[in-house]
Amino acid sequence: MLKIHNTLKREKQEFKPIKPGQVSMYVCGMTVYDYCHLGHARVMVVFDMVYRWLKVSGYEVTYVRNITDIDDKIIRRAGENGESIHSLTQRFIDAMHEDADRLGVQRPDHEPRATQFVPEMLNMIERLEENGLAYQAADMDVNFAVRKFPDYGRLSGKSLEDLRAGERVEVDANKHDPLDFVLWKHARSGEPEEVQWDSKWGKGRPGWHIECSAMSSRLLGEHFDIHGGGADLQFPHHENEIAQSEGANRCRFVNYWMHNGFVRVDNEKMSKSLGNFFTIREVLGKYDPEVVRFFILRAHYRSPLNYSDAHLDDAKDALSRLYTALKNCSGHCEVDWNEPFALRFKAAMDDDFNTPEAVAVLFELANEVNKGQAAAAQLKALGGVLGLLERDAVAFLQGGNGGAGDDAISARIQARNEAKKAKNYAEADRIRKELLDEGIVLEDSAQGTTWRRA
RNA sequence: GGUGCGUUAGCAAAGCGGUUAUGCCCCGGAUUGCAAAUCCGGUCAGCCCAGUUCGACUCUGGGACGCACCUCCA
Repeated sequence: MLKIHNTLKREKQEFKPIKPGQVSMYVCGMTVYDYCHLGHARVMVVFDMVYRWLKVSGYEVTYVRNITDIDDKIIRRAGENGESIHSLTQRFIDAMHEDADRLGVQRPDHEPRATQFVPEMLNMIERLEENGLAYQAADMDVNFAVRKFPDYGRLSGKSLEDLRAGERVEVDANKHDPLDFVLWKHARSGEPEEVQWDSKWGKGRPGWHIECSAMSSRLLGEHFDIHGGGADLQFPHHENEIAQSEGANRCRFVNYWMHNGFVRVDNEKMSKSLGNFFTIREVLGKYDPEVVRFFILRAHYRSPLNYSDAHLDDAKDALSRLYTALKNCSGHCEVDWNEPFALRFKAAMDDDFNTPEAVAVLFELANEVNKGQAAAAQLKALGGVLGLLERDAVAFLQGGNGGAGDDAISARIQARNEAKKAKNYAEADRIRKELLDEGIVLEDSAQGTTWRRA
């Protein structure tokens, strides 16, 4: 039985879906004004793993991951580029899909864009106003009145007093409370037509938080099972989502909140503002996408994950061990869930998606394979549950970063084999050394000589 | 200042009140023409201080250090 760590309670809880056999899941996705970095890769891979495991567990899952395609940074970037909002966001949505595909991330069932749900957002703001939770300020912005929502702070475990003590909240004379947040941003002079929508409060555009409330309730219902995202979204974004959704719909919003840990660089959070980020495509220029995926999944999703080339190298060597065990295994394989390793794998995954433990089972299985061979199909099948080990093993091992072409390698292997046959070991070793210097490792076996990239 | 999380062997990273985590690296052996891969074995842990317990890496309390959130951020 699946247990999920619920941020709301800060403990693992048995997962019980609202509708038996069905799971509704919403994950906060990207603001598309730039390429995705490794932090984004982690959210995508982690919740892809969750999505896959729920499906393997027999649930019918509806997975929604939104796209924020309207916000201050997008408007600014488009202005800098002299490009339309739509052209900018479309470019980076395409790039995001490219990155996600390479990482083996399955497409969510819905990827709603904020700009396509403005009427739903306006409707929700109107209901908040009716419920006394929203007000239009002197500057014409429509704000959420945090003081009117008694549960505010429940998710992040903060009280309004704690939050104010931080003194980091900007004082805005237009707001009833400094923590009130914008639902509808009144059009500023100089902003392009493209970012203005009509509303009963005047022309303007939605605040950041309202899109997730409006789109989730439209696509999944007012009350759904799982809501996920990066740990940095816990406050204020998810806190505000709860306030908006429960304030407008007058019912429980989400049962299970999941937050993944950060990717770090030199022990510091990787982020745009710190400028210490690596884009996914940058990293994929140096490492195989599956190595990156493996790197993410070998750590628990809630733990911090330090990025460095040394760690990626380590991940590559480890993944190679698994693929080496699968050299003679090809085709699609089905998991035998009655077998002991699979049961341990399942127990690990059911324990709050403990992928490090599940991966450890994979390695133990690889050891069995290397001793016998019978377990190969099971290893491949279980890897597949995590979106790993699905490629041809030899292709993976020979993948690498280019270098000598396959034909040239085969020719030299043949020359070496002839030298070996003639007992000219000096020549044979010379060829081996020559290939090794190019990053090609030769492996002799009873079945002949094979090669892989170091 | 407030709040939360973390500190495991050379590196990475899990579970668990008493029994080998796992991977990479390293050492020895087997295997090999030599290698590589693989197998077998080995070295190397639990920030500090108290407490609970027959027994704690695992529970409790205190301390130190690190990270994060309180502003946009996955």
